[in-house]
Amino acid sequence: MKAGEKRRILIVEDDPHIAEGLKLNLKFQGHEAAIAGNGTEGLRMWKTWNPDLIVLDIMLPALDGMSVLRHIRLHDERLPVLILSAKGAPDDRIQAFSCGVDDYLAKPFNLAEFLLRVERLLTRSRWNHETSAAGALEPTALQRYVFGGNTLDFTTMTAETRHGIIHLTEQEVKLLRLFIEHRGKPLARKTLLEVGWGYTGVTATRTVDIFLVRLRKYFEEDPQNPVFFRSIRSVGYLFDHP
Amino acid sequence: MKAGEKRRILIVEDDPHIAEGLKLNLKFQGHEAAIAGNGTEGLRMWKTWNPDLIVLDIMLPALDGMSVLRHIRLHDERLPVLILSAKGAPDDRIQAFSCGVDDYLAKPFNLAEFLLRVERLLTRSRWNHETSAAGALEPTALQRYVFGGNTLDFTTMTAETRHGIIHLTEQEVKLLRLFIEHRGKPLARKTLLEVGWGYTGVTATRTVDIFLVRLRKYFEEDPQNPVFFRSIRSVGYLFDHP
DNA sequence: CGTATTTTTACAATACTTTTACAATCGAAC
DNA sequence: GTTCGATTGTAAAAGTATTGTAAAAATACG
Repeated sequence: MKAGEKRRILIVEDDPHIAEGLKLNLKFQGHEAAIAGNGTEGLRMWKTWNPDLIVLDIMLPALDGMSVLRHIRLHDERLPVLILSAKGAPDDRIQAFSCGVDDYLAKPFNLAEFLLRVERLLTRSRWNHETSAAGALEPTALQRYVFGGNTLDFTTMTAETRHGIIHLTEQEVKLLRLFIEHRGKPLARKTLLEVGWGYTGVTATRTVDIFLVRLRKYFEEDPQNPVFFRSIRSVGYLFDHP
Repeated sequence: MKAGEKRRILIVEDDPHIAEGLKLNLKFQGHEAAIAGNGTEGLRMWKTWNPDLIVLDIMLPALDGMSVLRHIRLHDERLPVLILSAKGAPDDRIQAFSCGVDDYLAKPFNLAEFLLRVERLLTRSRWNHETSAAGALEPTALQRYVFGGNTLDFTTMTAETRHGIIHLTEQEVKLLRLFIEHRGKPLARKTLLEVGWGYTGVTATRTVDIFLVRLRKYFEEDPQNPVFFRSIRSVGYLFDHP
């Protein structure tokens, strides 16, 4: 799976053989992975390392997986947890699910299936964060933003670009905010006009385009071949950057 | 299960015995449940009834579960789907997960486990909605699609192919969606024109063919011997891949 | 007023689509 | 096999719609 930025996965598993195998494969998928050899160490690492997902063996020395899970759920209701278990007894599974487990795999399991289940859980949890993150940063909250070699300062309404420091106008700032908020998603001219200008209904104005020309002049290395402010014919404009 | 408002669950299952059993139990949990006896009916009810979760049998008359799933994922990437399957072959499971399934249960399954897994999926999806409630919440259509060595990104209208990253046009995207939706089934030129272009009546235009040439240039290893976009003489074109 | 900013205008440049024209291929009849 | 007709492949030209952009006009603001 691409597009998934690197996520942190904590493997709580006492069999070093299995643990290392999983770690290797998860790293191969582009994630960070760490191993805890028993329950208490698992809890310690959960607190300090702040993982995005936990792969948890049920049978563990020192502190069994179920206890670890219950402890974690006390503090974080949503952290994805995938259980590995040698015995696939229905009762164990049911107990696990009622403790808020996200997935349960009986050993021996198919590696490809394991990896796909992990990706699925990560994707779901990313959806969770992405939406709540958008709500968290109120339109006015953002103060600085950096992309390419450019730095925007919304408090002073200035920008540091390859051409030096420039002063941004009110409308330019509005547009930039809109683009930043929707980074990676194309915005239709109509949307831009409605949200950024308060226009309504049919509009046949080129205002948006003119502003795009300006933004490109400010921030693009080669305004003729824009990288950050791309136009998508018959759709609108798309702002994105690495 | 507490705190769960009533949710709608669509059961797509041809065995009336199993279907009724599940429906009864889900109702007992406080949910609404409806049954579709085959794939096409499942799709119809998905469109009209707007369920919160789908329980999908793989083996179905009329239209198999996998096709139903792929069709749904084209329009709604996030709707929770739980697969039921008689055969638990690893390959089936893996195929299902890469098609975006959320959970996979092999028959015969434990009823309590099934119910708990359902609740888990519903809870997770509720978390999703609760946060996104602030923003616009149309169902999120499929954003990426992978076949052969190619990755399509429908939001940014780009594709990663063996020739690098290319920008897709609106019409190309429309066509690709059509093909993906009907993967494995041949599409007549006429159909393509009507659905993709809105043409009507008799048409003697070669437009479709020209687009096919382009798609092949983009995505085929050897455009002269297409594997993904095959033409079927006197019928039309057929898109398929492993 | 004078200045800064936004919007309109008008035309050029470009991207995309469709047509045209011809070559290649396939399938069936002989 | 060979031949013939219909279908498909494809380059290149022609057509169309969208976008880029300079410069003028309008608007806001002190």
